[in-house]
Amino acid sequence: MATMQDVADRAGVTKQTVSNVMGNRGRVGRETAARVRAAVKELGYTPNLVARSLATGTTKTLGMLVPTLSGGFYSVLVEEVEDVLNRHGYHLLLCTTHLDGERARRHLAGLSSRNVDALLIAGDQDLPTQLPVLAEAPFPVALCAWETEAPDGYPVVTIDYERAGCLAGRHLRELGHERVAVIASPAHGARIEGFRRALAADGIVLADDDVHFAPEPTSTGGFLAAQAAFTADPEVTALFATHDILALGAIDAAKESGRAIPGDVSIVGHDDNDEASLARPALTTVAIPKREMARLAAEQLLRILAGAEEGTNSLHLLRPSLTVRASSGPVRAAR
Amino acid sequence: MATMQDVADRAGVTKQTVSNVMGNRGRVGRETAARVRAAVKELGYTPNLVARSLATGTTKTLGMLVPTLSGGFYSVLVEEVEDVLNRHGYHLLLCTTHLDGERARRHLAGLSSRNVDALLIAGDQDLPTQLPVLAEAPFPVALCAWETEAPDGYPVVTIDYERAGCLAGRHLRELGHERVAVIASPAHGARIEGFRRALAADGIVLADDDVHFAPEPTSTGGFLAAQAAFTADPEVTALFATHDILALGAIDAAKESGRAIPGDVSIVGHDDNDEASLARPALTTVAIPKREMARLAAEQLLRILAGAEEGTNSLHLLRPSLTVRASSGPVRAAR
DNA sequence: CTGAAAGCGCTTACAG
DNA sequence: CTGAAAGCGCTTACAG
Repeated sequence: MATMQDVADRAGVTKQTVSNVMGNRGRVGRETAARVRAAVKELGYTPNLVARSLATGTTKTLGMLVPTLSGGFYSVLVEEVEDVLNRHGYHLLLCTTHLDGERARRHLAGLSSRNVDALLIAGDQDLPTQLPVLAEAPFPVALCAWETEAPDGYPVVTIDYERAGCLAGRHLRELGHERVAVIASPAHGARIEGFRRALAADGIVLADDDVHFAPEPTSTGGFLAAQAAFTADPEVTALFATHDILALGAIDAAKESGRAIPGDVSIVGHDDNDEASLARPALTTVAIPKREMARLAAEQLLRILAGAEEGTNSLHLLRPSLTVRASSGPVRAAR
Repeated sequence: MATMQDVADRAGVTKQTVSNVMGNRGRVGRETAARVRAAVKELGYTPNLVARSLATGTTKTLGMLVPTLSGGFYSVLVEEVEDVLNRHGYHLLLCTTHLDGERARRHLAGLSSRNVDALLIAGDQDLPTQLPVLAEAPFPVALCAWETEAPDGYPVVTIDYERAGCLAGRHLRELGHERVAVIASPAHGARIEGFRRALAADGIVLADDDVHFAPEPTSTGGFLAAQAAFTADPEVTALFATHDILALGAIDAAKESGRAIPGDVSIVGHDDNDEASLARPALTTVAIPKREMARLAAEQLLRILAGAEEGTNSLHLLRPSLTVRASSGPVRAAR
């Protein structure tokens, strides 16, 4: 590989001048610059970014930590972030944790040793115990898709999850549902709370017993939780699943128990991942602006790197919206 | 951040000795090593990998190029590769192309400037024109999920796609189907060819007109292509979709036209992505060992880097298998 | 406008 | 077993 010195030799200048030409920096004579550019082209010179990084302390690389790429949620966030970075000449160092705290810690150390310029963490399930470590990170860190209370000191771009739950609850109330239950993942406290609040506003009490946790975040998990819900209250007329994939399992459970959807039971999901529109009946779900969230978080980090923003400790809450499809409908007349 | 020199000063040795201790390299006295390790711990020293990279020419980073992360295919490959890398102390620089050749070219240049140790390219739809550029890459390159003829000079780990098509064809033949059609993406020539061959073995001719290309690789695309198939031959009893997501659209089209699945028409997909088992009826599909493919490709690259293997120009073909679910069944009696 | 020097933080022979 | 020197390929002040 040609080096900057090679280019300098060929152009009859010093490598410092080559550096200036490459960076459009320092004033370089037109004629000299042209000679340098010619040499660059002839030699097929391309700067060694590792060397530049060592000299500048900047790598034009952003790290991103996600729990997983399976399912239609985090993979979309990653895709969007990579798009933003690509537009700005940055690259993406992607790390998955599989909810393994030790693995997250290792990744943090690795990213730090590799001098990433910034880190974006998606999802709040990863770092229960890693926050202290994070605080010492020598680069800016932003958080997104954060449902629990956001820790202090970081820019956070996330969804108003409580409002999301609210939208689901309000929707079901407007359809006249009063016997409702929730199929949930444990981490989805805010959604559940919002849902509960929306019902409470109409005097409906969602008891703790009406929340059925799925044993795993899969359609099977949703299936089992829905069965539990049907057992607990055979007259239930609506189910809110805090996760689309759980809703898919709930649809199966409803069908298997002979319930028509939405005739006998309405089902509402959350996220509006691809699965939601592919379900049959197509799933009514709370849509959250995934891509926008990812984009905003990445752009904020980039602005901080550009020195255009301080950005510590901001909280940007994005609003969810309801996507009504075929799985929800008016409550059936009492039998 | 503490530097190696800081550690050396504190331990009363030279930084070269610290380097040796960190790398378990060179013979260092027990007592000296202990002092160094103590200093490392006290200072919270962590080596600067960028500096190390400049000195060694190795970055412990692997680049991966994929068309997209949407859908259940490439995201799984990426996840698996990251797992492998994580086990070996490597990191993943992830690039998506969105089938944009210019973007692929830029990424190639960026990865090369960043001195990734190796590159894994998934999918053959990206680099129609970039292969010459690739040939000059200063690092080993491996290919996976390659359906068209694999270019010479690279290790390739892929699926026997023709056999995959064969399995679908044979399955439908065994169920007695003779009027069949294909719903396809243009890039899936091998699958189609295999399917055709399997039918031909039983004397059934799949004409070019029996292959209906989807206008886009989505369930809507599959829906439209399936409609075209039903129009072209209302008596068709089986559909092979070269892509699960197309099959989902085909299921909708069948239902909408009043056809029962599999009573009136059987539908077989390809890939066995998550969507397949979530479909209703659950989709019979050709399962391909995605994770194994990704793992093998990544491991081969790692072996090449370790000098344990030459590895240029090998072709590793993985065998698909058929996953029978509810969307396929015996041909109905002729009306 | 251009060049000489020092430095980024490591590793790699090579002496002792 | 340990140290002094040179070098990886850039950039950053600083002179001229």
